[in-house]
Amino acid sequence: MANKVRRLAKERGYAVNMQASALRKERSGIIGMILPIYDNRFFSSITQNFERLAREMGYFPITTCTHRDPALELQAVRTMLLYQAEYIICTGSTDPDQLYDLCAKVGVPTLNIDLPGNKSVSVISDNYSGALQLTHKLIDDVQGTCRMLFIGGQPTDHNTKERIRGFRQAHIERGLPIDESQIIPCGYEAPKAKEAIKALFGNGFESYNAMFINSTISLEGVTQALSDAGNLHSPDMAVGCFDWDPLVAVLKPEITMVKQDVEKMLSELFALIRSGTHQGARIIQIPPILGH
Amino acid sequence: MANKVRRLAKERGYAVNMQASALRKERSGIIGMILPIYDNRFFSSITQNFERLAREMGYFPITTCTHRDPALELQAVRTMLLYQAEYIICTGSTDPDQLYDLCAKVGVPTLNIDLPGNKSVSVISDNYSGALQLTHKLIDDVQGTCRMLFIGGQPTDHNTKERIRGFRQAHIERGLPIDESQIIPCGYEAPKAKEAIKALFGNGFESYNAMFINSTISLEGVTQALSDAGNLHSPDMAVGCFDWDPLVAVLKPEITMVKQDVEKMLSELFALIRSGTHQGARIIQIPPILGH
DNA sequence: AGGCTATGCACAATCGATTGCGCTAAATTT
DNA sequence: AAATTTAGCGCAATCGATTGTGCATAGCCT
Repeated sequence: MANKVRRLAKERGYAVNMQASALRKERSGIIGMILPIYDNRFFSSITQNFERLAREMGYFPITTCTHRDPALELQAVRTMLLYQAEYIICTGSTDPDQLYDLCAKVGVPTLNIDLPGNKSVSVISDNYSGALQLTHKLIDDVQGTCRMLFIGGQPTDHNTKERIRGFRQAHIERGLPIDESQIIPCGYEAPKAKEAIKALFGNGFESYNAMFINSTISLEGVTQALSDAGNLHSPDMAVGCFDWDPLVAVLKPEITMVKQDVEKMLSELFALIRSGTHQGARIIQIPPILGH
Repeated sequence: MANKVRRLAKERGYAVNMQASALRKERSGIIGMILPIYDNRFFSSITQNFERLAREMGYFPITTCTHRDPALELQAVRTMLLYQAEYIICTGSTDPDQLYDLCAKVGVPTLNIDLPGNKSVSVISDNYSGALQLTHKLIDDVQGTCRMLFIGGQPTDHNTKERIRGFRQAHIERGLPIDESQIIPCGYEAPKAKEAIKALFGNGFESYNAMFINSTISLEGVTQALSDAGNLHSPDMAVGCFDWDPLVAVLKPEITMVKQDVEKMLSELFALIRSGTHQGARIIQIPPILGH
């Protein structure tokens, strides 16, 4: 009888009103994610995988970009909670612990991805090992003694700190000296990287023969600076980027890229949700892939 | 008194339950958008602008990617309707009219962007003029007589047809002959463009000195094919791309790109919503920008 | 002061789906 | 055949916010 009604309803195009259903069941079926921006291959790939996996679990995925702005992040999460989101995923968040507090108050679990927090589980890349490998690769690529610049990234964020640690460690392992002026975590945005490089022209830039660029966004700025200066091609410069973009990979194969394993990061995240083992702060590291 | 209660509620962290509010008000505040993929600068930029403008209007934006699959598009729109979305924006949809029908049944307006439909208002690029300009530019760039390949895109979709029309018209205006083998709308995906180019090797490819590539996704495939063949650099080949990517712009400035004016497209779309003049099928064309 | 309007506010009804109670009829047991 | 269990199903209550009705009090006018 119930099935008969269901069948007829379907035939005649009736469907449940999810607002009413959610209200009564106290389950919205919504899973929310915030992320810094969409307009970047790493984050857009995260979004795409998030949607796919959420839908496979029967959830309704909702994403919002918050431009690395702590106030916007809070605002966005608050709005998702108004819609009774059942989980909140914080991607590359500037302050995951604050978001945890907000959600914990109403009993909604948070999970971090890309940048870790101290209060809930975090799935991130193994930035240290990735940076260690990339730095070794660049040292190998250079003729003679390597002098490498590290550019881009937020000096306060965990990922950048870990990558700098890997960068340093590779230098130590190869017996290369390092001085502080080599490391310029000027922020992620392209204009900042551009300015930082321009400031080095005639001021030490010429002494470098390798660059460790902390993201494709920063790569954009660096390339603009070089292009403006006219010396777009310095074929003797070994260039590496801790990030991946398929167009860069095919157009500039000489740039070594580190591809974060987005698929594995997200399947790990959803495994935690599925198994209900997302409680308790800890960090799960996924090795990135040193690309061609 | 009412304000006193509101203030106290805010202070003590109470907030409305949007499910209940939506149920009673019969207004969810949700505006939904579907799009083919996130993982592309054009679409991710659309998403980002959509979110910004929706939020400015006080709506809660929801986006979902549907991989150019008509069944998935229907499914996604149906789900958004369950959540009582008030508007549905169809981006680059394979069958916008079918989606219109679905939404019209429950009184929800649809608006198209990127690819037009016949049943509701569509905001798209002026593909014909853009292609005309790009083709002229490439003919100018070539030494001697131009023989140009058109590659990528869906032969059935409006944008590709219009771009081919512009491509043809430019040839006519310059007195250049054209034959059908020059035009290969093999689909958007990179592997398809790659295969199409590979099939031309030793089979006519060598006679071309210009390429009109229909998207950055196809550009990826074309570049892979050239790279696999070892002749990555043919500096005498004039290359244009009807699409824009900032990394390509800085890394390969010799590639002429057409940047669709995403900001204007979306502000136009939201102007239609705001003014309530979104009824009635018509096409609004926004000129793209011929970049460096 | 009596009659009038204006204001404030409590209360019940409503949105649509879901839940569980309780009644009736059917099925099973002794 | 009577007693008991089981199944089927109608019905009222509920989720939380919002709406409009209606009553009571305050303020105003002659």
